[in-house]
Amino acid sequence: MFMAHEEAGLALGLSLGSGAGHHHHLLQPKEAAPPEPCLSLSLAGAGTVKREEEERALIYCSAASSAADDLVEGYNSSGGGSRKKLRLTKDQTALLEDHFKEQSTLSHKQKASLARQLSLRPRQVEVWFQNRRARTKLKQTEVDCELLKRCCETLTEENRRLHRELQHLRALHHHQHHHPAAAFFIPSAATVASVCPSCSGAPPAHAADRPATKRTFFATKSAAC
DNA sequence: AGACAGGAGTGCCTTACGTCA
DNA sequence: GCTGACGTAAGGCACTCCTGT
Repeated sequence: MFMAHEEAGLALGLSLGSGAGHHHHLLQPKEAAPPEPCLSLSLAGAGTVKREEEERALIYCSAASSAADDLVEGYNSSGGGSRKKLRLTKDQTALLEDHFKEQSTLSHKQKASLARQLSLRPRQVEVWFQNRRARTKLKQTEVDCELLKRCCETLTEENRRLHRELQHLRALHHHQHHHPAAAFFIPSAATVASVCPSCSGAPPAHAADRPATKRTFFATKSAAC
């Protein structure tokens, strides 16, 4: 990769802007992180659209981040050790929510644009979306859990009922064995269609696509009753 | 003081892409 | 030219910390 860039005579650009960069801020120790000087080493011309967007985002960050930081007052850059927690305004949150409703992930372009509108750093928009996705998923998991619990209760009750019915049938069979003239037992509608429709089918196809990792386990599990 | 909400940091995984043998 | 192994970058997610309410 590096060699390709060198061969093509591409410039090694030092751009300011962690906002659009990855979140591995190895150059920023925890204590020093707050001001986010947007320092990232960027290889210009990686040759993809995404890269171009990244570049634009970096350019935006380099040009406006300091002003944005001032506006946002997210952190005290004086290096006092303790960082100030950013509180998004209602308007900022509303706009973010609006975008999240439409799309839970952002392209670089969208991220940069949204950051500009909100006077935030792209990184902050990115983090907000990450947290939003995580917390939405958590809520959904709780809902699914509740659903599964109820499904389990229903099935347990159904199981009990079927056991009773089985006992009844056995008794009847025993009775018929000794009294052949007895009428045939006609199963009730409930007996015929007593299987939970969600449980009767095969597991979802995607479940077998790959081994259930820690991450996919819950998603796979909650997909079916 | 403790619970909670939510912004942010970090490590790992996956994917895409380029290079090389 | 094709292919598989390998390296790197980037994005997402899970987990966690920490601060303000």
